[in-house]
Amino acid sequence: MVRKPTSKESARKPNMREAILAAAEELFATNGFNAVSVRDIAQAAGANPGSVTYHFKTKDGLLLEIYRRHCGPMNLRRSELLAAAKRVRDLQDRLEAIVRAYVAPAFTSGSDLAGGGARFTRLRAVMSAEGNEVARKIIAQTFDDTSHAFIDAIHESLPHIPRTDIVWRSHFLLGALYYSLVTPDRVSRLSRGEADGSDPANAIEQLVQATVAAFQAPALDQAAPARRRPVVSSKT
Amino acid sequence: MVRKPTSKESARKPNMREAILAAAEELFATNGFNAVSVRDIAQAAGANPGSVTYHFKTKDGLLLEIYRRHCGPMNLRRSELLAAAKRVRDLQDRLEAIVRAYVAPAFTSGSDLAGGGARFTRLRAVMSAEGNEVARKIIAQTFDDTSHAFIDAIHESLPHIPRTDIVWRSHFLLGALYYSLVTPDRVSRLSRGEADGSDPANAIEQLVQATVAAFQAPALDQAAPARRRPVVSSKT
DNA sequence: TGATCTTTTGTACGATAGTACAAATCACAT
DNA sequence: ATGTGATTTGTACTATCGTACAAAAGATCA
Repeated sequence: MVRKPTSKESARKPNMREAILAAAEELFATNGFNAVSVRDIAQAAGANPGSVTYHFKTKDGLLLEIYRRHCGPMNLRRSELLAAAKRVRDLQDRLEAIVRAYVAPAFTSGSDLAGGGARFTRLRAVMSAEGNEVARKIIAQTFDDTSHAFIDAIHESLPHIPRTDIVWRSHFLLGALYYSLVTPDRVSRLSRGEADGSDPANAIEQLVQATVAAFQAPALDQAAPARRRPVVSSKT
Repeated sequence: MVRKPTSKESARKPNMREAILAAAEELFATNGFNAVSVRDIAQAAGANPGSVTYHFKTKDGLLLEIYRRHCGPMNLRRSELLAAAKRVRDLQDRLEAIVRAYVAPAFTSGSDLAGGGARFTRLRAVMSAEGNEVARKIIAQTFDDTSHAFIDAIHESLPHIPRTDIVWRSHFLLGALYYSLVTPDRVSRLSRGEADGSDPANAIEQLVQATVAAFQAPALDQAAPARRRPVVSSKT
């Protein structure tokens, strides 16, 4: 006989609610929100369509619960890693540590709730591209604090760079991170098989290396372009 | 009186086919493929749903035509800009010119067919995030050649960096570029209004500056992945 | 066991999706 | 002006969507 769960938590299958959440997360992350039907999710989870309604009321509610489930642990983990990174003495090393603290959790595999995980990160990438309203709201509420914390930390290790530039560059970092998770095969294809875009460790190292250099780039001189412009112009 | 079109090309409205294409491009780029219905497109174009079927047969066919219409002129323009950039003598300046040639056309406004335009670039970003099959096929066919040309050119101006690293970094560039077009408001928000994420010129300069530095970062040492401390020799 | 609550199932409903197609309308050559 | 081919309209068909809801099934405890 199997172990009995507590009186308040029992179901016919081990945990149908979890199965539905996992299936939905996977399907949303790979196909987007609108391309996936409630029936698709139910089938992938081995459940009945009505069961989804029972647990999450609406399709939006299901997406909302996916976010709720991840955001807390993920931001906590990121804060811990950021705090540790900020304790690094050398400014140079500290910057790399901060960037790594930002990047690494996004690539953790499987159902790692604390790290956020590649699947959930990819989900966020897709939702942001689709302009999903549910996602947009919860993102602005939940992630901006953490983003500001990272931006501030990076700014402290690069005091001579204007905050505006730091914001832009961390924006680029997130875009690069998202894109790496969305189309990893493109890297493999363009490198003619020499690089594996699906290897997280590889992606992390490449991303950290490139991003640290980007942050360290000279400040953009808003007033006057210091270096002479290249001959190429985009307009006629 | 207005100019008469040739006998084979006439319609009640100036050019309904074009209006439908433009409306579809706009709607797809902002909401994704699946969230937009043929009726939405028809309404936005001031046309009848049946008219969409008449001109493009299916919804997929409409998307395909949007791509077909842009790809040719866009790749041509990019090739020209790349050729011009490659003529820059100084390696440092050449790298920046190449990156600019890659970035600038993606931000051109309005219905600029040759440049590709921000709208079409954003469309590609969203389609890639959604994993759209029609887009995936045509992208691999049409864009990889140009991508390789740019990668090769960058590689030539940075001979000491392995090609693999160049591929990764140009992948990050595209991700950053896409993301900047998808959620420009995030930059404004995070910079507390100090930066305008929607200003193309601003985005281009920031992206070029950051990306050039990223390309110039030291090569990733494959043998010893965990380097103790980062080296800052990327810039002079 | 039987009462009670939770969960799952099965099904149905209205809305909307993509698409097909005949009729209406237009531009233009004759 | 009229016939002809291209285009637009209006509408209808079928499939599938999200969701609701009653009944069935399981779990829990007196």
